[in-house]
Amino acid sequence: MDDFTESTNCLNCSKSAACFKKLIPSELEFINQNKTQVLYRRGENICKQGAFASYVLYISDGSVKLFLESPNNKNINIKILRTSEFIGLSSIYGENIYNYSAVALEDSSICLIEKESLRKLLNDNGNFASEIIKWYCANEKQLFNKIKSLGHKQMHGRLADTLLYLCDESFNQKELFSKLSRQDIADFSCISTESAVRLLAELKNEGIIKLEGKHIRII
Amino acid sequence: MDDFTESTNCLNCSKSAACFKKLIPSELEFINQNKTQVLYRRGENICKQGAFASYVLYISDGSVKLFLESPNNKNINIKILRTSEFIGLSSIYGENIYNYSAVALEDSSICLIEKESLRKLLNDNGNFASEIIKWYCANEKQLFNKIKSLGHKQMHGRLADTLLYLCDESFNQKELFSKLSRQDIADFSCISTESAVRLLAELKNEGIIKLEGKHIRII
DNA sequence: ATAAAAAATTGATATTATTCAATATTCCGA
DNA sequence: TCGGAATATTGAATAATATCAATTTTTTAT
Repeated sequence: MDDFTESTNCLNCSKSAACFKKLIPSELEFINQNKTQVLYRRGENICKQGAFASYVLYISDGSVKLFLESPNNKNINIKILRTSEFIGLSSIYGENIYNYSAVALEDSSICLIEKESLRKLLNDNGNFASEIIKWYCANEKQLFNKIKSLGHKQMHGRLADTLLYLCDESFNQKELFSKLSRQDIADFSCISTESAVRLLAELKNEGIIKLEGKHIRII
Repeated sequence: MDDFTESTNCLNCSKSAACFKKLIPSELEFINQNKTQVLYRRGENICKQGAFASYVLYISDGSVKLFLESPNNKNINIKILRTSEFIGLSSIYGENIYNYSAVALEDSSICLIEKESLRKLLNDNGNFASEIIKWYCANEKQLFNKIKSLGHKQMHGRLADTLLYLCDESFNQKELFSKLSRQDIADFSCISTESAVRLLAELKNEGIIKLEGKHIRII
């Protein structure tokens, strides 16, 4: 996150998602009246799996790691979210509880939006709702990919999937990897940290990847 | 499926999902004009992962197994769908391709609905769109549960999750199990068929389940 | 800058789960 | 109802992966 002087007014927000473009000015003003903006520091919990989901969260600026927690103290990393993405959207209509946890990977500015207000807009504005449905379509596809990766690949394949995801050019990779531990990479792949380390060493020896500090480059 | 004489007119369909209740008569008539109804026999493929998704499918009457296919000939069973549920909803806005395959577990009557028509209704009618979003909220939760099961449980836990899912009282269990093979149960749990058989025998010996023909009862 | 804490690495071992092979059982069509 | 095909079952061998323990490296707080 670069700039904390960014306006907190939705009407002239430069970081707004596609769906907000479908709102008319009065609706944007309505959202503006029913949200607050909060700064989370790096490492802080933005939402906690199982906690009451009082708001839908929106990343106004920053980056966030989204993950599932399990009783036995292991996490499954789901994805990295960045500016203009929602967190906890499904609490709008689902159970009043977050399905996952999220922590800030860097200092991040998060908008807390009243669920009730979003519901009203969804009911009033089909174009807005359609954009949210588009988001769900993409989201579902990603979750199926995760299930495929976990369900029928073994360690090597799962780690490869993780690396392909993290090395996507849409990320600022250097910066991203500097914020991720081996444990994080293991948690994306659902393998033990030791296995992740071993496999990375193996891939490096085979000349498939290059380890430059924390940064991993695929060759 | 019991009755093939059921009307194929959406306006007086007794098997309609919650979302259709939000449509006004002219919109229902619009859907009615833009759908066709097809009968699939038991075991037939209703949609195929990777194929062009020309329509959104709706189970007017019947039951369906939804699963992911992998190159190495193994499937991951995702869920059982029944009357009044959608198949391939995410093709509305996602890629023009089905993300999964589905086969009929019994003779089933399926409505093929034009995607373009659904899109129009979503844009015009926020209440309708909101119902679809509700569906997505529940759907996401289920997929996260699947990921948790695969990601941090081992064989025993995964099979237990499968049995708990299949033994849910909302299913007609006797009938459901009669249509599922050991392989299906293994594919729900993402374990080998042999492991599934062994674990079931183990659970039976421990008095945790009862095997009555194909039917499995949890004690 | 330094010590303590956290994270990463490596090897050895134990556990978990798959695969292969052989046999038994069930299902289904002629 | 019979015979073949598919499905289910069981055991043994093998492969995959996690865990544990020890060590090194990096990070962090003072």
